[in-house]
Amino acid sequence: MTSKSSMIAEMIPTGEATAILPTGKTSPITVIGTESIRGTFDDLCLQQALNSRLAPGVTELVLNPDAHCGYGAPVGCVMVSPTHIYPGPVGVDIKCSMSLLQLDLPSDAVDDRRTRRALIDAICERTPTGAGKGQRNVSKARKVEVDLGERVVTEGASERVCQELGIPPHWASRCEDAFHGGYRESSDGLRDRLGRLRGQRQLRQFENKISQLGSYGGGNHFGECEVVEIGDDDRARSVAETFGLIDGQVAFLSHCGSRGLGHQLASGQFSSLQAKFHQWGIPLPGGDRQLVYAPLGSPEANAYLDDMALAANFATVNHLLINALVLEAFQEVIPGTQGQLVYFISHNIARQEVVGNVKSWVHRKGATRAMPGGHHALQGTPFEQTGHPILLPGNPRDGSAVMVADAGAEKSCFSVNHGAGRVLGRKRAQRELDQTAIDREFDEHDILSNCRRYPRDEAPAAYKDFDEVLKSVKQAGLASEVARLKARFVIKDASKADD
DNA sequence: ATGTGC
Repeated sequence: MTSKSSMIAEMIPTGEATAILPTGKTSPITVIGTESIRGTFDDLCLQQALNSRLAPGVTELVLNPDAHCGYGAPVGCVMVSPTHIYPGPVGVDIKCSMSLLQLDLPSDAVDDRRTRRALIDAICERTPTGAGKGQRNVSKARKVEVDLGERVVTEGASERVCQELGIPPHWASRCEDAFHGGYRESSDGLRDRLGRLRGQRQLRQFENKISQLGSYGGGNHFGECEVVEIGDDDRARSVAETFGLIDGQVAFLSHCGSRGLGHQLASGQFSSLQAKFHQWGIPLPGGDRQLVYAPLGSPEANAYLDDMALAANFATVNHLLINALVLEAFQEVIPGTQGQLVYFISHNIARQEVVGNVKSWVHRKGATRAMPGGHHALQGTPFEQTGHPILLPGNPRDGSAVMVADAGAEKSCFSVNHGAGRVLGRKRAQRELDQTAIDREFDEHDILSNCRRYPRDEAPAAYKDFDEVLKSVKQAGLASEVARLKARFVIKDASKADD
């Protein structure tokens, strides 16, 4: 163990800093952050970074500028292992992701507040918010029965699944991974796993979980209507064209994950692995039971990867269905509206990638994949020349960002942050932030919301300075900004705010 | 994050 101050002292001010661990010079942590951002990492967050770096089989650890305390590993880190899989550094919301839908509407189409109110109502009718909330008012064609639900979680965004749910099948080509997190060719193994889970009653109320397809959930999940502002340089304009972004037009940004299903599968994996560690008497990394792991090739690792894939498939189809429903809502309010998916990309997933020359599992926990043009893994995708879109939520007041990776991203294992990152804990934000000031700020920026009062623990002031976070990424040479997204209205779970 | 928590 080392103190926060000695660890910080080793960091290089430009961002690509290295912290030396007590084990010696061979175990660096890569820290991305300007000086002021590095001041936002508290002791527990740094301790979690140390524990994760020192855990068995871990070869790389990157701490991102949006990092804060997480489950075993910090939210906002990348952890690499060629030999072990770690459920904690994937997180409890498996394949929590961002998606962006570009609409063919000029920004003035959403200037009128009544139009925006109508859009909020039409979207909320189709995509409920809140824990436990599932679909409502769904047309019979979109009602997801159990047999279709089984195909959703075992096939992901297959052509057949997309067709049956009214999702344009070509949107699958705009997904970081359209199925399984890309780790298993066939769905048969997943069908076996699903059957076993349900047979052993380890996956309860599957019908209920499946009914949550097309819903946002709560917490920091949201849907947000945006106006696209493409950066004022040639590269931004050219990359934006490949991404399908249109300057001055309306877009819709969504943040959600695998809902109750992912939560249930992740929790089940934590408890079964913790029981095995206890039974076998294996030491926990850093003494933290949230850092349980399984060696690759073991039955435990395979079971985890199967469950991760089931949840990942749910999250993928959930996002695509939400985007289809949002487009339908726009078409109801503004007939003739067309929309194209820009991209769907996760920030809570483990993927198999080559790091250095070693095939490894890259755990991104609150971190976004960032592969630049020319990266071998992008061959055959629409983004092999430019690099893929990176979707980063900021906050409604300051906007969100679309970025593209640069060559420097290799030093962060081809990853960037996943947003602004919390600076105030939820309870502290609830206690300290002023509701009237928050609501006034939204009024001043003419941002509408479905919430009568915006949740205080989700207010912009509860998060780090987004510009400083982006500056950290740019200064370290990881990625460049392509566009800013400026909020016009926000859809969030209001149940905790209406007190 | 969550069939929501001090």
